[in-house]
Amino acid sequence: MRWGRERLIAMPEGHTLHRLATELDARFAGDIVTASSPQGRFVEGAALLDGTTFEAAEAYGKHLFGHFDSGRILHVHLGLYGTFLTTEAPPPPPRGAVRLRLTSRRSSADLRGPTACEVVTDDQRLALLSRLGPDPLREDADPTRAWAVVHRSRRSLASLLMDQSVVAGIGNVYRAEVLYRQRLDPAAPGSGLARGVWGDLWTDLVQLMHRGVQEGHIGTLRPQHALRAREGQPHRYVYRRQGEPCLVCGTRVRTTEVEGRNLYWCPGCQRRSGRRRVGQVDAAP
DNA sequence: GTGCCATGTGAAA
DNA sequence: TTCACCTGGCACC
Repeated sequence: MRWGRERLIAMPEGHTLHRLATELDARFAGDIVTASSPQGRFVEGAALLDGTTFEAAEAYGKHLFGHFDSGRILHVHLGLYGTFLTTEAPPPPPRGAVRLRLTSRRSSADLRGPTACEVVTDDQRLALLSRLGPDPLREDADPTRAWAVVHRSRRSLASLLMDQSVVAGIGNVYRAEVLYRQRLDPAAPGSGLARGVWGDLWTDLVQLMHRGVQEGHIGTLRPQHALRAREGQPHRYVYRRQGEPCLVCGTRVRTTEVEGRNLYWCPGCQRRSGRRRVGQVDAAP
């Protein structure tokens, strides 16, 4: 990946955080940084990091960790509004509510609007990670850990996929899009899912989210459908397309509120309960 | 220019 | 269950 001179990283689902970790590594790893909190809400934390060497960034789900040679760890969660704006050094005077500014001899990064920005110990980091399910973007992810929860649960697939303790890093966009791509009924219970269907869903998530990291945005259309997307529209099947015709079957895309969030789905295409794979024939009784 | 909605989470009530 | 976080994009005037 190549980084431009100035880069805004927002839209925080898991792919965003992994992309951010890669960029922070490229810009800061091995360098002494100055840390400050122009906004004033992270003055003490910034003082703990100031003047130490940034060793490596790590993403897990929607969480970002910055490891420093002092052993201190910066934990950031962007939440809904959080952004990182990175530039080459020296940075311009801070604009807006900059919670944290990191500057090295090469680069600078401004963090705004995060849900979490704190300095933690490794024990605290591990405690946090222990509450997360496997992250499809990590090599060490174990999808059977998620399956163990899903196949015993009566909760809907839509609800399970948004639960960070089941799968880490999925947000409302990936949830809607992967359920669509697998033609799964969002209301179907986890307990009805066949192991092979879960495997297919997981494989699709891994591929989609890697694509998101590479491209820097969430695009989910298969090549054969990409030409049907309206010009200038994001390349997605259902997310934020309510009322518009499905690109595949023409049925109007619907929204349903699930736990306070809008779920986007196509009633025409998404009819599978997931009891068996697409095309798989019922076994003889 | 104004106002609304949104990718998420956790604290307060 | 509701609100705070406090930003960016976009529709609308």
